[in-house]
Amino acid sequence: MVNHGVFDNNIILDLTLSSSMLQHNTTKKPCNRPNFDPSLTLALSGDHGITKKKHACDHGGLYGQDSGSGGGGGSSLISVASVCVKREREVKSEVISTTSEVEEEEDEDDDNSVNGRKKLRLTKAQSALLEEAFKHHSSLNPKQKQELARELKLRPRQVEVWFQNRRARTKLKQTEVDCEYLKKCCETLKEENTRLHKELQELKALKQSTQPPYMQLPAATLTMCPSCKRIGDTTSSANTRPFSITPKPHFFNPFNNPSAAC
DNA sequence: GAAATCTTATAATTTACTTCA
DNA sequence: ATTGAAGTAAATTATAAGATT
Repeated sequence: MVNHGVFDNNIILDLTLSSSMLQHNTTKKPCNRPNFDPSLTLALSGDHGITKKKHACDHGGLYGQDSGSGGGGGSSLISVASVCVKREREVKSEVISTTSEVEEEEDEDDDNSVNGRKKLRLTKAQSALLEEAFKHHSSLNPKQKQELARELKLRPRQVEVWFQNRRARTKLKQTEVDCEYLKKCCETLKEENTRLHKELQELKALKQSTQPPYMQLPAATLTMCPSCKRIGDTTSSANTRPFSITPKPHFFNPFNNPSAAC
């Protein structure tokens, strides 16, 4: 969603994982804990209010040819030779090549449609290298992509997809962390609320028991100045009132109050 | 221990969107 | 202002592999 300026040909990306994560979330919600504002939505879904249309492929589907064009022009790049994957799977289920075979035979960037949707598993070494690269750059510019693909003996598209998925996983993980954090905050608030209710009840009871009977009027109608001890009632003018017990609206905010915040 | 089934992780695809030339 | 290419995020699908029965 956010163009990081990463793919400007003249700019070499050098973002750390954390900073890039923060950056790609800036338009949605902050991830850094100190500025975390729980009043913001978690945006678990529907950030764009997208109602997805799933009619492009009802049974296996039409797969866009891997042209390295990204998703944008998908419909125009649909391969004529595309086939339904499930059927394809049945037909060629016996032709299962190993990862290394796949690596070797898939040097080009295209012609994936003939293979259907075969899923390769990356080797540990490949995954490790990709993870290492991701630590340095959560997005790649075309040059980096090519370089990495060459190094891993993968197609650039595969490297690109890996990074897309990796970013998605990172974000999901962060969302889970945030969710847990909010749950804890909610629990803390509940406890605090219960405690305050209890305290209020006790204070009310104490007040009732310590006041002489003639003073035992509804609390909301009484005002008392703590210094002169004069009692008035709320029906009198506010200006002449020495003191009012009407509480100021105060909302406990655990995110500003470290003692109760989680 | 082998087969069937379930679950999980993740590669790959699709769609909708933004940015920029 | 419009258009198309290129890029991304999000949602989803499909599959490999491990866990369980």
